[in-house]
Amino acid sequence: MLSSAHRLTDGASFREATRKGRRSGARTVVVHLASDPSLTETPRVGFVVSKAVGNSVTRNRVKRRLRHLAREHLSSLPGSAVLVVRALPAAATASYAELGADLERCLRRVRAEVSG
RNA sequence: UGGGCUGGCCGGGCGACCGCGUGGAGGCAACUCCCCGAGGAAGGUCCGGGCUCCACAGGGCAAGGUGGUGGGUAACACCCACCCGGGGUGACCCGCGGGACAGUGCCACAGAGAACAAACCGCCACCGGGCUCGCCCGGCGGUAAGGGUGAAACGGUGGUGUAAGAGACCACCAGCGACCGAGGUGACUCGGCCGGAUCGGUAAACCCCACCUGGAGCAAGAUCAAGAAGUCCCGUGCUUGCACGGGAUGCGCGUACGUUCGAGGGCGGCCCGCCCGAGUGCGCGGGUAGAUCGCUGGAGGGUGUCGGCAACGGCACUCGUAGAUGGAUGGUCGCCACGCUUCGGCGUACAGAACCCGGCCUACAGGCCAGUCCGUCCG
Repeated sequence: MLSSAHRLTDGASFREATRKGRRSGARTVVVHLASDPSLTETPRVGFVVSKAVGNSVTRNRVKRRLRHLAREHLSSLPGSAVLVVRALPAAATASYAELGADLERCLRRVRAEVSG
């Protein structure tokens, strides 16, 4: 689980990241990674889980699993990073391990693009 | 022991590790430790309240809601008891339970006929014809007893009566209405007596009657902080469209109406009336919602006792139980329970608080308990 300092909470940052960030998709998630030079202390992560994923119980479970998984990747992100993880409908039925694999694959790709 | 009916309850358990949020303690701080942390429906947002702000000058007309009676409650469209009607052998269940002589509308299909009833078959009299002398055919009438249709055909049984029949008349029954008596707080029930032959259903069609109803909602609302571009007005200065100072407004553009000949707003919607009044309505495009409080102790839960058929209420003792705001309440693993299984495993219903309560409605794998009815077996 992520602590509050690592959470993305304002709408403007969400828009910035999804419009300008590097994007990579998998079966269950789409990842947007942007960089905000004004805030460099710690990477921040936000999640978008729409109603297409399922009812509120399902959406909550997906969001919690993603938040938990994202925690393990914080150390590999720069302090200025703004990460938005969007869940796709397939995420509702995916297992924790599948979600983790998809997230890791996507993150590896966008990190490579940003640094390279 | 089988099948039902009613009411209530649970809705995975235990443990380990890693996390998240509120609160508390310690610490200069990083941080550490402790407590607590989703539901019976948290859901739909359909009713009723609390709370907050606004309004409170009335009258009329609309609009919406409720609809047997009595009680419960803060209140209700909820709950309890009872009454009436209907269903069931029974426990029990069901009814959107005011009015169809105030008026208007509608009544499909079938059927001859569906609302000031109706002659298709049948029955009967009369007239004419035929004739195997018992009827047959045609015409004109009478007839609602019988058949058939329908959800529904203008009471039922028996008699008098008649050509055949008919509430045409009579008795009883059913139903309707008036009165009287008894019981009940009441809806209503029971009994008596009289009356007139006794004109359907639908009000979840309009409608009529009685009663009830201010508006908006926690993004309510309060406090604090920050910020102020642009536009307009006034004054001063000069380089005549800029600077400075003061005031007003608080996104821009277009359009319409208006300032004592009153736009617009408030008094629930409209009209009258009253009050406030200088800007306001509409369209297009765009922007914003930081912190703290509100925020959880409340019509609160449990036990006992008393009153009450009950819903519920009184008293006493006792318990302490989420408070987020891109939104915590989780993730992984082990053992057990249950259900599938191709014996590898897989799954564990419906579903996630958002100001708080009381209800209603809807969803729900599986399981438990109590009462009660009918049947069967034994005694």
